[in-house]
Amino acid sequence: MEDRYNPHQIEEKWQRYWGEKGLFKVVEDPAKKKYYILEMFPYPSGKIHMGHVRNYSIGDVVARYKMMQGYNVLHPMGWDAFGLPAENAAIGHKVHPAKWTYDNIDYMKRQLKRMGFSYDWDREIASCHPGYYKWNQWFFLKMYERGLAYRKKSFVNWCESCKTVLANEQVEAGLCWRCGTEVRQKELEQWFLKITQYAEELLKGCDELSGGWPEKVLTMQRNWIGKSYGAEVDFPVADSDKVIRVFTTRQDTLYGATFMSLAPEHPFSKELSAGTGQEKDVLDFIYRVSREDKIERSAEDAEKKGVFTGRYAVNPFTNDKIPIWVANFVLMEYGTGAVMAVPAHDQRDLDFARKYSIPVKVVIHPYDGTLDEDTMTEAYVEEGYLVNSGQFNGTNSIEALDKIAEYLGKKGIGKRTVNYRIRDWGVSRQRYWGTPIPMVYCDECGIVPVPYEDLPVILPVDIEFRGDGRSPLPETESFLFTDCPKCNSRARRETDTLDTFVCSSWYFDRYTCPRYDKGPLDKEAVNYWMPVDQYIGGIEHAILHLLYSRFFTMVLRDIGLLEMREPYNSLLTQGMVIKDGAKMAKSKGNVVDPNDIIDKYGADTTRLFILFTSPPERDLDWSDQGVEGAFRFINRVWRMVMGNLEKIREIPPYASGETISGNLRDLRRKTHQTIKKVKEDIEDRFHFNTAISAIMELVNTIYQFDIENEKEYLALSVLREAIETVIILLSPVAPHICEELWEKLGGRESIIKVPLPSYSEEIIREDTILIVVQINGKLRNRISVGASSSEDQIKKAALNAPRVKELLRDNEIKRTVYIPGKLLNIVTN
RNA sequence: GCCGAAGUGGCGGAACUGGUAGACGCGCUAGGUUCAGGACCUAGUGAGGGUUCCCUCGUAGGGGUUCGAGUCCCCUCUUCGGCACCA
Repeated sequence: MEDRYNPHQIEEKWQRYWGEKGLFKVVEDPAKKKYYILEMFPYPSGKIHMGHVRNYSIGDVVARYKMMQGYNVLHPMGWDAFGLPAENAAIGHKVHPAKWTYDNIDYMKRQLKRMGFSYDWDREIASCHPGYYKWNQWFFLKMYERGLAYRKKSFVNWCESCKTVLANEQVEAGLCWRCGTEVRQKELEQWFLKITQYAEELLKGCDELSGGWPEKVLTMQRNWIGKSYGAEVDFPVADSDKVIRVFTTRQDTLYGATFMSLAPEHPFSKELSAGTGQEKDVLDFIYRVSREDKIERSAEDAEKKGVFTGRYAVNPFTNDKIPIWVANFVLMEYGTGAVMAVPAHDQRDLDFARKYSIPVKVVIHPYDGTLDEDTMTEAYVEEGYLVNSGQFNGTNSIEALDKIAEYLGKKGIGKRTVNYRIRDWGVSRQRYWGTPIPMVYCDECGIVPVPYEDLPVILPVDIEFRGDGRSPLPETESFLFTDCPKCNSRARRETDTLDTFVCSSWYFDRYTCPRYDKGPLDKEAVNYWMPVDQYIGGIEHAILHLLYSRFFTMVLRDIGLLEMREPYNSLLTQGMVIKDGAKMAKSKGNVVDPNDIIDKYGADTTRLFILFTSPPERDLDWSDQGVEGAFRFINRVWRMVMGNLEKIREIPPYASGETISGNLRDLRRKTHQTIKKVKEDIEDRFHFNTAISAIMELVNTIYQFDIENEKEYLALSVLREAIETVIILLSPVAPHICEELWEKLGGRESIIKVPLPSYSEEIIREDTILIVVQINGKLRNRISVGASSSEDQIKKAALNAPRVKELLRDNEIKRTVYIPGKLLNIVTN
């Protein structure tokens, strides 16, 4: 018999067993309660890192725990397989992105299997497979039909040298990350998905998710959606029939608008200045601003700059002529791209007014103190009452918001409105390794969608790669040219590909029916499994992925494919893996390779360490000594079983009936306390660290259990119950060693099939309880009393204790506070 | 600047609704075992005083509520995260 713990032999054995038995394969079973546990699928970058190991270890414990509770558990895994690094590999190492990606998938899959994760690999998906991305295209067409996918011009980061669009993250200090060329803003035609149409529902949904999702994430999403209440107001342009519409949240300050600011991109900026003598200055200004990238332009200390257009608008309330300026800080994308400027009550406007000597007019008066419009340097933004505001003088500024909004409507010069910060989702990418956008451009018919029956538009694989990072698609004639689906004349395909966030917006749905080919989703399967009961992943996706996938879910529901409104019932965002005070990163040289840890200690130790060291939502500080400690504990469990194996192999666990007392009863109590603690820690809080420490305590207690004097059957059965409990409770965390020990104890089938033990409050109850005695809130004594003692009995016992007597002596007892079963506080002053 | 989270031994972290602060683990110390080392087993381990036992202090700092505060309230400091000209 193998006496020493040999993790590699054991782990290989059980991984093979699980695979051969197909233990983690699931099918829909309406008779069973379903549980869908999902971890964010990885990008196949080459190797699994510790962040993955942590994410998937957490998920695996939950999955196995739920399986042992008898749920029908869906626990899938797949690959977020499109993306830029694959293209860089093609350029750098002359490997085709497809080969690079699939090789990485093979390798990483082997790594995940070595960790012993309980995935149903039959449901594996890779988003770069035509069988998957075909449905990205299908959804795109559906959205196009519904007006949810549309094309418009927009400004993007453009690198002239690489001739490509860059994502914001790829612009470093205003320079292209790859070649160092200065990035500039370029206006390009791009495809957008109309997420703004769902802004209100996405926002409302945040309230429903509250409780299941971390508040932090919901707050970030709410801020991102950025709903604000205000009004639209029309300002006529003087000596013209043009009207400038502004959005404001401060219609109460309308009388104080002394100028107007337009975004440089606003069409009126050029138009109004034409022929005014200011034209050249305005054009120069617009050009200069356009050369700055977004990051630079929105930097914290960016100077507020502007130029006068030479024209005036009319304040509809005062009929004053106010100058129209173009200002660099006004954003075309927000509101209407035009702002009424109230310098007395907005800091930006005040800075701007002072710089260009524009008048300041106070219209909100503080309830205490005064403002001097000639000298003030800080805008007054608090509540006050209205002055210089005609019929509204004296009105409280908060009340005025409503009254003025109403008045605007009545006068027909504006209306109450809400505005959202969120913009439509730009999904065009000038890249090769992505989902081709299924659109065709025909000189005769214009933009024509590819018919559904022609999907998928296959991404050509036999292709020549350029060295400069540009997508090869526009130069691949076999792909580029096609026949117009409408008129059959020669047409060009769209050569942009879809943002990879499209893939991750519905992959969880596809896991429920990964090979279904009659449509994107098998309604029966998807509505059996969805929504995801527990989603686990990094906080870095708090906004983009988690918002996009909520949006997709709503659209798919409206198409009729889904029944639920939200994809993830409950979300756990796990912390980062830290070493030496910094996130593990190649550049910091503090990376720990999971392979090395598994080689040295095995998967069970790796999992145990990661789960024991911190609660999941916190950052995890890597410690080599901590791993040693985890390994030591695993060995301790091994020896605990092996050392007692001879004695207890043929003994069944204690089944109540015979009365037990003394250390037998103590051990049994500890066993049941542990079951309760582990159950609560895992089910209520996902605090695996405290659950594991409770199991450690039980192991310590078993080691102290003096078996030499307890040779009789009863003692051994109690010991057997305790040892079985350790193995069963530990098995979701360290499944391999627990399977092995379970088998040695005589288990006939996988421990995953063994139901979790239940506890009895009766057994947990202590015979005697420890009461803390305080005098005036200070701990002075501890007394041990029978568990059924009354308050009076306890009080008497406490007052009779010599120590308490001595301390109290002549002091008068004013009152006592008794917390049942815990504490007695004697108050004397 | 705004919003949010956090701050507990030498270290990672416990303490769930206010009720024994420091569970569990790491590290360290001592004893046992061993030819020795390692491993293992047992015990101790917040600080200071007193050395069966007990006292004082102690959860970033200061105030408050309470019989009682790591936990609740107010102020300050530090760290981390998010947003950052959003009209």
